[in-house]
Amino acid sequence: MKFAKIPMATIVRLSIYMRTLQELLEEDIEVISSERLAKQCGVNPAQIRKDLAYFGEFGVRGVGYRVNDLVNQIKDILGLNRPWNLAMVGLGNLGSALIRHGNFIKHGYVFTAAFDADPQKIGKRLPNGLVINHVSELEEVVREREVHVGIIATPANDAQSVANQLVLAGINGILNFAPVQIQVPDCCHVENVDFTIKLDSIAYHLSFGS
Amino acid sequence: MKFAKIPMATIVRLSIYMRTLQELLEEDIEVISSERLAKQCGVNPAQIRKDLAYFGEFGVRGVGYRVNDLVNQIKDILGLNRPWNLAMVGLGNLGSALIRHGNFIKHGYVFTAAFDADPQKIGKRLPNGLVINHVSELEEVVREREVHVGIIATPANDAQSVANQLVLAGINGILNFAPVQIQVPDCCHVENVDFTIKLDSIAYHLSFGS
DNA sequence: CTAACTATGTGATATTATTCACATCTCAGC
DNA sequence: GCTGAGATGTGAATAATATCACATAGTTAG
Repeated sequence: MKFAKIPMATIVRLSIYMRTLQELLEEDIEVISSERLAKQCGVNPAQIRKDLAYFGEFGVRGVGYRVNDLVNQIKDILGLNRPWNLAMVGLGNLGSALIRHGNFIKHGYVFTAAFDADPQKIGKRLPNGLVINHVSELEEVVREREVHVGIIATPANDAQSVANQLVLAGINGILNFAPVQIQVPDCCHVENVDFTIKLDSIAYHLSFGS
Repeated sequence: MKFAKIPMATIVRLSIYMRTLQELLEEDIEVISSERLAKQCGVNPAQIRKDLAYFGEFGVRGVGYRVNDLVNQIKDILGLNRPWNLAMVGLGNLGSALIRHGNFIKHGYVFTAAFDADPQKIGKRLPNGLVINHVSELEEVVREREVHVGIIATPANDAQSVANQLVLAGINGILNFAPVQIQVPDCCHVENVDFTIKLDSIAYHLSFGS
């Protein structure tokens, strides 16, 4: 499936295209041109064609792209035509909200484990039926339930230690909500979600035009 | 403060440098070289120096950067040496968790308004003392309380309509947590936080190495 | 005061990413 | 079946970004 060295930015855009295409599908739009799709995604039409060209030819010249087909093809490209199991670590405000949040399920991600360090929370049942485990059981439970991706929603101070444990448990993908740069071996891929950094960008733009 | 055309990526990195520097400060480290800082932030040392060079000379040759000074200088660069008022729109799981989340306050952001469409929630008082207003009052309240940045944490379907109202109320910065591409006039700067897109990237990496 | 050392700031270079522009292919209508 | 309109796929051109490499300047020790 993967031929050359693919820009990371391309992968991110493919996700965005997919989201937009899924919306179009709900509006019963069957075919779309790169031009119209580009407009909706806020990118250049050639960009879309280039991004897709890394992986093959998915369009029909003179016509455009069949929305339904393209969604499935992007899913293949990204490896989304299979289930991915998630573990949430840290069930404070943010972790609890995320685990309740419908978007993960909507896109085929399933929580199969949840951890916290607070003894008060251990054994409690979450709305989705999951029981909270103590973080000391992380390695065992992660292996047992075949978790693929760990989500860190702990305070900043605990993030690195949790990351270490996840790596030890054989996890190769981490989504990190803690506002620190965590260090992991090369085999593990980390994506950071830090909304205060995004706010800083906004502050900069508001302060100095753009 | 701003001289040439600054890459967006530079602005994002400046935020990251600042976060790391603030940690160093708590460890009583007073001076740091671009090399050591780069390692902690996971970037190239020359990158740091170039990023800073856009805005002036902040280091001491042969020595490095004074951590405390650099934090303040980056704050100046980003426009963070002043308060920024936020409005949360949408107080479901995510919105409620975010408004409780300590990181905004820690970095000088203050919620001065909160909105929801659910009549049941109107008038309720949040832990930080804010009373929830109905979204129909958005324009009025936003102007009254001098909100600078709107945060959208509504379902995807409502996001565009909320964005329109925020723009109408004179807002120029939006942090969008809804998983849709919202369309706004050029005067308004939007940053998106979509964690399922990040998960997609992780899925891709896990599927096809990298 | 001088010399050795160290880390910045920056021009030159290399790399990567985006956009353009057009040849190529498909479909619809006659 | 042929023709014209329309949209893809892609090599070439451009733009943006990151890295290298070194001259420069500050610091410290003798």
